[in-house]
Amino acid sequence: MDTREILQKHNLVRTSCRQSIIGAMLGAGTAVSEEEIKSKVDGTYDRTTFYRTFKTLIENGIIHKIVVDNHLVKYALSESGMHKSHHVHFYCNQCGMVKCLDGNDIKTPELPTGYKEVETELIVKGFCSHCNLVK
Amino acid sequence: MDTREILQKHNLVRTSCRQSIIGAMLGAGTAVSEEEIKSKVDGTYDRTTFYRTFKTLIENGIIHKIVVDNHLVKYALSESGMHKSHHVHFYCNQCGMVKCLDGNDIKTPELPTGYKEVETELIVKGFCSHCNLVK
DNA sequence: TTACCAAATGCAACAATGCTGCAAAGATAT
DNA sequence: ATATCTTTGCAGCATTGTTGCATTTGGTAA
Repeated sequence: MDTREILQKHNLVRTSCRQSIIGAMLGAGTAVSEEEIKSKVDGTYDRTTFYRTFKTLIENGIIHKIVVDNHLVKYALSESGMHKSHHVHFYCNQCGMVKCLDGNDIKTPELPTGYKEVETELIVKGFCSHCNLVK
Repeated sequence: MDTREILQKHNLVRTSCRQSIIGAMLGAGTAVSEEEIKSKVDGTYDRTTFYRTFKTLIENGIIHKIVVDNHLVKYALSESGMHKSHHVHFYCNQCGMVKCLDGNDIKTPELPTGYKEVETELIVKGFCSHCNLVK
């Protein structure tokens, strides 16, 4: 599935900014930061445009945002279609890499009486295979 | 355990700002935001002082910070002593309440080969008992 | 192809969270 | 009471994110 198809499927105007951003994320295997996307993109876009583009892509379920420790923000392509209720990510304490994990086999805690769970976000922090060796 | 004891135990200078903040948190049953603490505190303190005080209290394991959706920041008293590797919180989508939950019975996902887990943060979003009825 | 309209972009301004350096004020030990 | 070390307030700055408005661009209909 390429950039054009993705935008078409969601009835989004095929602008150069959107194409560049999705293109940059298709190439990356892990979640990427705004800076990393900027460096992968040819043209130069306004900061506002970036944020609005991210917002649009998130609202359409094309990408999702991952925030680690309140100030590290990364974006990753969402798996097509299905709405997931468990969002699971790994963060490497050493190199800062963020990776989406499968959330099917996690178990969430008992909630107090009357509480209702809608969705969950789990961040596992630790060391990735590379940093685990180098450490 | 009162404010004075808590600060003494950690060899922290007993300043009015620290006492006020801890006092405000001892009173609250849930996690509180900077604004909520400000409104509970008599004196008026500089924003920087607040942040530095939070930082000090966090470093000493007295409180911890919870961030929901990148921009809602709340603080809660930590249970005394023990270092926990699973941090679990509940966030109410309707009233914004944040509550610490017990993380003993959660299960974290399988990690890719070579990865090592150090700690995890889980946020369960949904509706608290009150909002679940009103909804 | 051209003209048009809705959508997207760039710019300026602003808000919230957070940090740092430095001088003034406060706490603690003697 | 004084000396010393810590904390506080202030000013300034950085990052992430938002909004309003004028301009440009993309898609479409003539």
